[in-house]
Amino acid sequence: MDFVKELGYLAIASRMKRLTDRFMRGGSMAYKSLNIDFEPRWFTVFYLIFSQDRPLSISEIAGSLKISHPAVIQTTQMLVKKELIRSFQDTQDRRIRRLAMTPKGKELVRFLLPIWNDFETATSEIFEGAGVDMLDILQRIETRLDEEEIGSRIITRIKQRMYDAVEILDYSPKHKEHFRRLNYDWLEKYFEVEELDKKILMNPEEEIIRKGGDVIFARLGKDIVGTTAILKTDDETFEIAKMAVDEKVQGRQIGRKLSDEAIARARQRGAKKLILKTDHRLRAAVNLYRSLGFKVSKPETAASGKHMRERCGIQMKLNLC
Amino acid sequence: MDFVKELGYLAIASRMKRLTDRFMRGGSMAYKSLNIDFEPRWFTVFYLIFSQDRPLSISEIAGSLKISHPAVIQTTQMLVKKELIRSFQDTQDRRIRRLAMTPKGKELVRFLLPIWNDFETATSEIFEGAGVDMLDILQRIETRLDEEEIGSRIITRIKQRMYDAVEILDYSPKHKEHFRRLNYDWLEKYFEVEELDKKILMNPEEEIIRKGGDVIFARLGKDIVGTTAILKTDDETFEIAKMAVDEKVQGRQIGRKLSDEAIARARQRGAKKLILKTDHRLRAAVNLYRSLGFKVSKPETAASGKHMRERCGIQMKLNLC
DNA sequence: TATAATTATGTAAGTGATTACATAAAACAC
DNA sequence: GTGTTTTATGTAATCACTTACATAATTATA
Repeated sequence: MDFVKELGYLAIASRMKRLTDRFMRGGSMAYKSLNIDFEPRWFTVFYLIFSQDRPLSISEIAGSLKISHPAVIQTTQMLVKKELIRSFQDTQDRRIRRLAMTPKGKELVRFLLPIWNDFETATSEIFEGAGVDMLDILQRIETRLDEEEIGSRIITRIKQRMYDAVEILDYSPKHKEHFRRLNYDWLEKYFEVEELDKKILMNPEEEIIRKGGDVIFARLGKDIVGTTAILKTDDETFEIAKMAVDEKVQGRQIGRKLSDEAIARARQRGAKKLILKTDHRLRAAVNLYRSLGFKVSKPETAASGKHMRERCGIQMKLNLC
Repeated sequence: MDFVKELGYLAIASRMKRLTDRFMRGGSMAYKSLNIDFEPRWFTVFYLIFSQDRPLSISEIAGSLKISHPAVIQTTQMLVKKELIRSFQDTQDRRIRRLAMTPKGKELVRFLLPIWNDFETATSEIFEGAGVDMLDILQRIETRLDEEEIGSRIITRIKQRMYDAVEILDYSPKHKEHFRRLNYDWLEKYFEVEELDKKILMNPEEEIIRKGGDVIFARLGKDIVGTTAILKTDDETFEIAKMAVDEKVQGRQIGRKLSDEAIARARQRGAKKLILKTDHRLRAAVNLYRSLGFKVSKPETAASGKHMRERCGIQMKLNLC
């Protein structure tokens, strides 16, 4: 029974690791059984130093092999101890330590070259025997990963699934209390609930909807977990405000879905531009708005000055044309 | 510049390792950015425990995942600390510690299942996008390696190359001294040179060749590095004797090539069986002869008794019919 | 039914990498 | 030319394994 195999693509990294270890172990075994004092993991560093005409620095090696510089230091220390390479300070730049072959190292390379050739033949024989052009395959996979890293691909998928799970509800009087509750929760936590807030949050129908705005809710499963409003400023301008998401489910794309819906509804109502007020301390919110295309704009001193409070450090704007 | 890529199949293990690390890191990043307290390396153990109905033991897990049992112990200790699994002693066999999910663990699985599904989809998408059926490829490579491990394949090749590099020379008076020198070297080191040895080693022409035997040499590059003789015992029986290889080049398939040639020449001379005398302390020699088909036989007390000395603890025999 | 062999687990030490931080030298900016 | 930034290397701590060995419980065997 091989559970890792059964898991298929879910455990493909574990399986690839196992295979890689098998190759490394094979190389190590071959050196050992021929009584050669050499390890497969030294190969890339040693061969790189051998194959260049000029002495290389630590960071040149790390860069060429795409490994960390401490890894290079550890390997080269080993090779110096074995007297296969030697190190000396660069004459121009005294930070740099250069690494070059010793006669003993060159001697060993002469002996190992045909053996490395056998390594290569044996390896390519395995892949060719399996009907696999492994070099081409690795290249293609690496190219795909260069386009987008695996972590980012996964996160994209997870976020999409979370986004799809959020359901948008139209305003209805029976949800009115959630509008107040969700906004009170975060206002009380970060700032304070002011008179103007109270007036709007208690009477969304008169204060928002009758004035040409709208209020929407987000539902996750059975629970109302988020809300926002669009306020009509003038015929061409709407403001996104009173956005609130239940703290317990933050990060689940609820704010994004509410924002997308708010923008769509403002557009339907003929908005040419959208504004919103937030605070630079609310990093997640600012990043969300930025990712939707909002740009930070200077607050219009006359028109909105009277509304500016401590929590509205930033005003942002999105042109809808 | 990517030196590892340039090296092709020579550094394919390094390249595969780099790719594997990239996948692992991607998984880790995804968990982290979603603020989930879980590591990719726990996955196989955790999922195995989850997916079986009954509590598993350490060694069952190690066996299913083909990893060492200390690795399982370390991972499960971590999972126990996170309260995702719990462990208890088996009632039947008090050596066994069984591992089962906790409610918290089950809760986490419920949350992670769709995320793992995203992992799987994102991963398979990478391979499918690259036009690669990676599961099939890994299976094929693993099957090839099960037939013969990579280390063994490499060693086979190296030995064949070394074997081919050895050149067999017919006896000639100008090489006579090498026959003496090479045999004296090892006799003096391990045992002592006796009168009978001296007589034969000084006069191979009279003592061996005129009696229907033969002496051959092995040349590596410019140097004579090995020798052996076949002695005619009777019309049907020959003996391989005075085999010697320069200590500096032992392990380079010189003994094997000399033996192969000696067997061929005995066969040419009408031999039906071949015998040889060696010592069980000479492990490498005994293994070589055994691999050529020689079997240990009791020394014939009457015929060869007088030649038996301390260094001839084993007599071996090969039927040529 | 002692005794030996096997099995299950645990522990210690080693390996080969990493990240994070420290230090020194050089390059750059004003 | 003086202060800041960048670059090159070194060191420490950590991590995820491994191998080698130790111990305890069970099973097999004479």
